[in-house]
Amino acid sequence: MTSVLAYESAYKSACAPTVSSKANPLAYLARSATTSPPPSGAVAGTNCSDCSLHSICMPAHLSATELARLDAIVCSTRLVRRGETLYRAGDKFKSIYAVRVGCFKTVITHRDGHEQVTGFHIAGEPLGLDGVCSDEQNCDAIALEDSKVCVIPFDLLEDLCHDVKAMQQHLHRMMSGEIVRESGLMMMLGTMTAQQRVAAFLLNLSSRMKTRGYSSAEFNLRMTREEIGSYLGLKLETVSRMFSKLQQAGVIDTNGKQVHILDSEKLAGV
Amino acid sequence: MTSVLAYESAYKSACAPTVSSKANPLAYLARSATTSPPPSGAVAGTNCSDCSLHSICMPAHLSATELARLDAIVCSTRLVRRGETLYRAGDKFKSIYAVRVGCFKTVITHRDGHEQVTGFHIAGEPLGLDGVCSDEQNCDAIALEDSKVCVIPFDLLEDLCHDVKAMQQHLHRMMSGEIVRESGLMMMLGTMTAQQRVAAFLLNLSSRMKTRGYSSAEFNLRMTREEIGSYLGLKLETVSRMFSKLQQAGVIDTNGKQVHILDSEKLAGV
DNA sequence: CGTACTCTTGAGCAATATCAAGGGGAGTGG
DNA sequence: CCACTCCCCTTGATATTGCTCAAGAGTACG
Repeated sequence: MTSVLAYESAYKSACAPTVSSKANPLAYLARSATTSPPPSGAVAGTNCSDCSLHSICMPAHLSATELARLDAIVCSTRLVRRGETLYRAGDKFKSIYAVRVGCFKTVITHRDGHEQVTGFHIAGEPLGLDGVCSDEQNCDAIALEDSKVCVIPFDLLEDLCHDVKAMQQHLHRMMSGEIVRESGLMMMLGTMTAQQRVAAFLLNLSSRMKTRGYSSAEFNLRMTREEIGSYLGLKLETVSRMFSKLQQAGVIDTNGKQVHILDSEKLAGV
Repeated sequence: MTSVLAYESAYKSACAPTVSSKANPLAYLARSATTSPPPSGAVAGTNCSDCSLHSICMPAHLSATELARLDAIVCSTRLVRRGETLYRAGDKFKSIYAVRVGCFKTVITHRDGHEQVTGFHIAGEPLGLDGVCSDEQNCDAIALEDSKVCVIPFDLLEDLCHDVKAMQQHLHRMMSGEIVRESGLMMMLGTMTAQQRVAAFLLNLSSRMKTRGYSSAEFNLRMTREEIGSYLGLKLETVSRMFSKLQQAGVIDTNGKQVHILDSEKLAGV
């Protein structure tokens, strides 16, 4: 049996250990994005320097000056309510995003109306990198719960990358990481059984939750069985059956969207 | 039925219209790569400025000075014989590559020895972009026929990107394009039937051949049925059956590795 | 000219999709 | 606060697709 850990290890996203709950809720009021450098001195709660999720937006060690420049670029945040879209396929590509609070799915819609989920993005993860190549977004990004993102105008980011080599390398790593993540998923879709896919999905989510400082054993799914199925190349009934099967085997404990991983070793060995 | 054209259109790789056959075969003798800028005045046949495949390595309009700098970076080519590896998973990541002549497959090998083909790369296409994120290669790149690649040291490329904005944007587009290409493949693996996958594979290859100036209707496959199957998430017998089925339907005409697309409309509508 | 690889085709089987029915929970309006 | 409705989830029965096992023919290369 193919170990699902191969897929697991393919996702090397850097995330912050904890999510700050002290962020000012009024900070939701997005400041308008501008293509000219905004005034420095960002509003408390929306700047990068004290953001708990900074490790996704910036390389490890930046000088105070460089940090201030990043703050100046990431000048707005945006609130997206559950079910609303952050962007749609075909939208002009201007910015990439970092999920600050909440959870998104990205969906490709075919001409025949058929939809496929291409990814789930939780707090601390990048969004929109696929738009760079064609000047327009390739998929819809839809919030699975009330969420907040940082808006990073891509042209300004490229300018910053020009001046700060560490930033340039970080961006390249983020993009390359996205390529590796997807090739891991391809492997999964190409070679794994339904049970292995569901197991790999849960383990992947588990490790991402852990990186954020949450329990890796117990969490709530924000997506439906249908969305999971679309992502994994399975029908919703099959996903449901696999959940039941893993539960009967004593590997996990599920109750609707609540998931408790009882034996991650066994889950990885499915 | 899902149209395979969605996958087709997802691949937006920029390729050159023709392949120069007048390149000096002796140019295969690779000059050693160096991390310090080599002397300018590159050997005829190995520099970028007169390479027919330049559109993959460089943005549309570069000044003579900028072109010279690119020539200076892409200082070596490498010959890889059929069956040999260009790089292996785990190798230290130093360079990206551009296929100049020939054809490669990229393969991920699992710990259990199971292999999966993650992509085929023909002349004019980039190779190795997935290594950026982790400082080491994530897959093996194996030549399917005697091939030649340009070696592009990534640190030098990043330096050039620093100075030439158009180059930076081009690199970002290449990487993002790789992300989009893979999400198209994911869609294929997740939603298409065996017949649709094979049809999409042929159409994709056809369009890439056309972009290179070859016939889009008739070409030789460099890969085996097993490699195609691995790439498409199918068994080799299934691939073979689908070829036969498409032939019976009068959509294609195959004889082993030789393929003739008789009705691309119908192929896309499968 | 032989050997090893590759491709084709058939028969039976296992995994997953499809069709169908019913239960449970969250949000909404009375 | 309760009842209603809509979604979402679960489970069963059946259909279909693609896989496995097997045999034999074609093809490339030393």
